Amino acid sequence: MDSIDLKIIAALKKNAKQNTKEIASKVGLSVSPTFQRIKKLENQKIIKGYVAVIDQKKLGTGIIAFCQISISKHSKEVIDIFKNVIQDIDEVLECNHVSGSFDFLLKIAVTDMDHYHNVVVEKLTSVDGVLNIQSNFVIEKSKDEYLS
Amino acid sequence: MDSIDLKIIAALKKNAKQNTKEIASKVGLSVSPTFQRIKKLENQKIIKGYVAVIDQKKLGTGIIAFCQISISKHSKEVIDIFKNVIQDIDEVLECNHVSGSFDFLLKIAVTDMDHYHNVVVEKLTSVDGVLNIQSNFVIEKSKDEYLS
DNA sequence: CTTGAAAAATGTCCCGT
DNA sequence: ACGGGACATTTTTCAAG
Repeated sequence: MDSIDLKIIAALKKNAKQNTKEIASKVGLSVSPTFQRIKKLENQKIIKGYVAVIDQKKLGTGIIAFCQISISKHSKEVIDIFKNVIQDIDEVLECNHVSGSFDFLLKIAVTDMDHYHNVVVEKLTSVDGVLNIQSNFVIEKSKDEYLS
Repeated sequence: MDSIDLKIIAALKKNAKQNTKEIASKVGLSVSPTFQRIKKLENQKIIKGYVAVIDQKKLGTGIIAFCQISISKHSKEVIDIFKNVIQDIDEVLECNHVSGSFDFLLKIAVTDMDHYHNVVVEKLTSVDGVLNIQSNFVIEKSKDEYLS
């Protein structure tokens, strides 16, 4: 792992559909070693995979909300139940267990406020142990990078 | 845009390195129409691009924090200055202007607490108009999908 | 690491239905 | 729109300097 690997990662983080030749010229190597480095990064799972970036506004799910959720007990059971339920809620894009004044920070994509209401009231508040939900809606996203 | 397109999108959202044949079999079409649909989704910018997913823990930046930031004035100038400064802070992965009890929700990746302290104190609190920063650190991420 | 070659796999496009 | 098939490009492997 050196600066060339970091350049390869930076390039693929922006656009994964570049061919090896393009990446090679960006990092100042020829195709062969570039190819080998990419494969190595993939095998080491430093590059975990490749995904398509979807414009959810064009799919009608343009409203993004962050939900701060507090749970009643910090037992493994309550936490595991919550995490399991979350997996099957399509509207939840991201679920982070966090430290601080609340327990989970969720990122949710919905089409409109009825949809949002449905997700929060029907799907989230009904989960065992969920005490409190506080939401913030995204007005504008001004930076976005994907790391996982 | 029909249910087949949605299936294609779902497949590519999980793994963009599948070849057209694999996607075709998943959606129940042959290669040609599948290929044409993918190209159409790309041209319509419903698929905005393809990116590599990087395991930041293996790069040493394993600590993720969400920062709630309040600013002093909701004028266009203050907001624009803040957004501009953010673009050049590598540690900031995401910047959302949100409604609610604070103004911006940032997602930040750092290597350790010194690094975090440096980003918050040196880079964020010094920005004009920044009043208050409250942070929550991610203990565990249990779901993660990428939409933009 | 570089260059270059070659095979296999895939992407891409045209045409018939 | 779909499907088949031909052709172009890339990926992947490999050898020699």
